[in-house]
Amino acid sequence: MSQTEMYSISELARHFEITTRTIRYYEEIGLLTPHRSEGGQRLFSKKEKARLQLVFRGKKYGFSLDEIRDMIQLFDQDPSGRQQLERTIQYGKEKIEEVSSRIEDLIQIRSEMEQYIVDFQKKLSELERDKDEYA
Amino acid sequence: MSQTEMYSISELARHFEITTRTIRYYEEIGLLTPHRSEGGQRLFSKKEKARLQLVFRGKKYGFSLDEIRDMIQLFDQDPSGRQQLERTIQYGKEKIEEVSSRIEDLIQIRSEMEQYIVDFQKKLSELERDKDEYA
DNA sequence: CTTGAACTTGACGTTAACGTTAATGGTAAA
DNA sequence: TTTACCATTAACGTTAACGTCAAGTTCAAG
Repeated sequence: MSQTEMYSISELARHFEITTRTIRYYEEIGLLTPHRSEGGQRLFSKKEKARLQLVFRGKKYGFSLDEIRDMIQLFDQDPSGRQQLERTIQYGKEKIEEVSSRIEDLIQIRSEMEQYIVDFQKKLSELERDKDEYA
Repeated sequence: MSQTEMYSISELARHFEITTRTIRYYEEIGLLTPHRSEGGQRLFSKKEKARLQLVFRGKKYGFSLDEIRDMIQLFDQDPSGRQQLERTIQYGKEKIEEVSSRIEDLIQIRSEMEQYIVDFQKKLSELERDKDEYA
């Protein structure tokens, strides 16, 4: 039991719809640390798969791979010392603040875009009204 | 009156804490279209300044300069024809959906991070408790 | 045991988003 | 008008995040 199923590099690539090159690159810069088979081929555990998932989410929302690595190391190393725990909590709270700030900005952007749409729709309905008056 | 105050390239750069190179680059790729002085030097109006602001907000949240240019052109050209208005509204709604989706994802990320923090804090307080038991 | 697909490590290529430098021209103050 | 600074274009340099290719290795199927 608990044979912790492993994925090959191409299985993982197919699953996330990326190339194997990307995965190797992520290993190069320290985002992943897969195990190896006897022959030296990469074997990815579920944990590595989850990491990769994290990377993609981070990427999609403006974080650089460097920042992502920091955050992954933060939440991945399972700190046990008291000092380490406190530092992690502190750093984590800061990161949460960053994310919150991004959320607020995006909400701001959205509401501005919505205002544009409202204005355009008003213009459009005025056009329709004018057309009717000629009829 | 209404002397529509103008900014030089370095004034603008200082204001946004970027280099003049960046501003010239943004003009190169069509994000800005400043006026020129007699001698050929760039003069930026308030409108251009506002555009730049938009660019930075877009950048900060994962949009490429290409996407940003599309969005700026969209909301900047003040469409007047009925067809054009309808297209703009349609495209705008799509963009709003994209932004909304990003917001939701970020909220998801945040709540996961918060969960980590909660767990770490629990661990920390257990450590404190154990320490007390020894006292 | 062979074959072919999948894998490995280099190493060089590419694109976006600027940085940097050079050679030159414009401008405001003394 | 000269000084000092700010501006211009053109061109080459840089970094992140991969793409692509070559030359060889491992693995699973028959």
